[in-house]
Amino acid sequence: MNKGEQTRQRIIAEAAPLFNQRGFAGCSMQDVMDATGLEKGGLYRHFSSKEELAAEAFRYAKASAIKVRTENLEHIQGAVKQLRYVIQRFAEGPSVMPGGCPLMNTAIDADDGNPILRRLALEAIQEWKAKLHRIVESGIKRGEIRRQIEPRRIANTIIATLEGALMISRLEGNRTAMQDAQATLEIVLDGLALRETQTARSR
Amino acid sequence: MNKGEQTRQRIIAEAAPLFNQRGFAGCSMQDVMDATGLEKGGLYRHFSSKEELAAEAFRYAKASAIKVRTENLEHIQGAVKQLRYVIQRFAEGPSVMPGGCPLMNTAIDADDGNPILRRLALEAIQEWKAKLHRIVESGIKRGEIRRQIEPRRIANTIIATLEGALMISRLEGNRTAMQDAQATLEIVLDGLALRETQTARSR
DNA sequence: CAAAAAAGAGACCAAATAGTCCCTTTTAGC
DNA sequence: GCTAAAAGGGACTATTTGGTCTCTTTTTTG
Repeated sequence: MNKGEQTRQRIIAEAAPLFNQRGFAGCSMQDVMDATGLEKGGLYRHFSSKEELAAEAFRYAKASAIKVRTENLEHIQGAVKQLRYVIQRFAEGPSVMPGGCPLMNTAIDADDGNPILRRLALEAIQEWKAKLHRIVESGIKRGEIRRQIEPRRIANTIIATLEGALMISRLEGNRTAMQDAQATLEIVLDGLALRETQTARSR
Repeated sequence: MNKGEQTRQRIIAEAAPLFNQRGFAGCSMQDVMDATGLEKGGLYRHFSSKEELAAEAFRYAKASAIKVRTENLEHIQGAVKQLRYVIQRFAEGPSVMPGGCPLMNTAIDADDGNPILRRLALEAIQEWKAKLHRIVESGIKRGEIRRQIEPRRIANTIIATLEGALMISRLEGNRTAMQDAQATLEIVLDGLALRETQTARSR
């Protein structure tokens, strides 16, 4: 990797938390200059506009989020256990980067504004949803999860609850809301499996 | 109400959806001038700063949100039914104002920034939580809800899930996520009540 | 090591920003 | 209807904004 590409990557990595914390309108190129120690010319050599830099920063943040949240997921056996792991990871694991979840932040920041960022946020949420969807689906196929369960509903519920709880927790400055969300989601997951009691009853 | 106060209220009402859609940094005083048809002098006669206007706009938005979401709540009998009503109202009812939920928007917008708006968002969320908390508590007292249930957990779960689902729904441009969240919350509520089966079993 | 190419500094620009201030117009009280 | 007070218009300021361009410095390549 040559010097230019190195610098470009460094700018993205250093701009990402800024955009995540302050939003697109709330983060100026001057802020990025201060954070990177570069001058105007140094930045605009690598990005044609603030919008392009913000888009790259979001892609970087999204990759970080996915990595943090699905690390070691493949080593977990069983669909319900995988879902539990994802929830635990989100609730207890390290934060993706300063400023909270970039998916939610960008979704809220751009849902009425910048169409490029809006689209990126949408794609990211859908990717995240698809991943959970697949886990539930495979659980159904393997006979671990009841056939009546709708994977889409579970995926939407998990993401909504976790993201909403993160918002509350960050605002309140403690983990209570996050833990409460986790506890409820655990109970919801309990309802997915074919339980002995139910199986026994239906026999 | 004299002319000045009338104008002040009109400015607040017209600025609120702008701040809600664009965020504090993303909404300029020029935007407010355009929306209200007033000039600089007209605005700054009533508000000492953009921050003060934004704070008033948030208070207005919060009042709208509470009104829309708890209208007729007092006519509903039973704690669980009240919770169901709140959820249904949020999921199916009219939106508070353009731009989505002002509580969530401001929470995300200000959680790393403006401390005044941050505090207002925090207070609003806690007020909202307290209201749900009280409903659950009264349900427990009346013997309608199991004593083991933690009201705080239920309040956090409902708000987190609804707000998170709204974020997804707005991003996707349809109501699916909202409906899925509603469906799951209904099931969670089913688990609060003392059910005949359970009562029967424990006898 | 020399020449070409890439990277970066920083002056510069036009537009937009929040906010001030004075002067005119409108409202309200008598 | 007159007068004092309130409301609003809009020019003005200082600063910041995103973005351009040229010139120097550094890196790469033969």
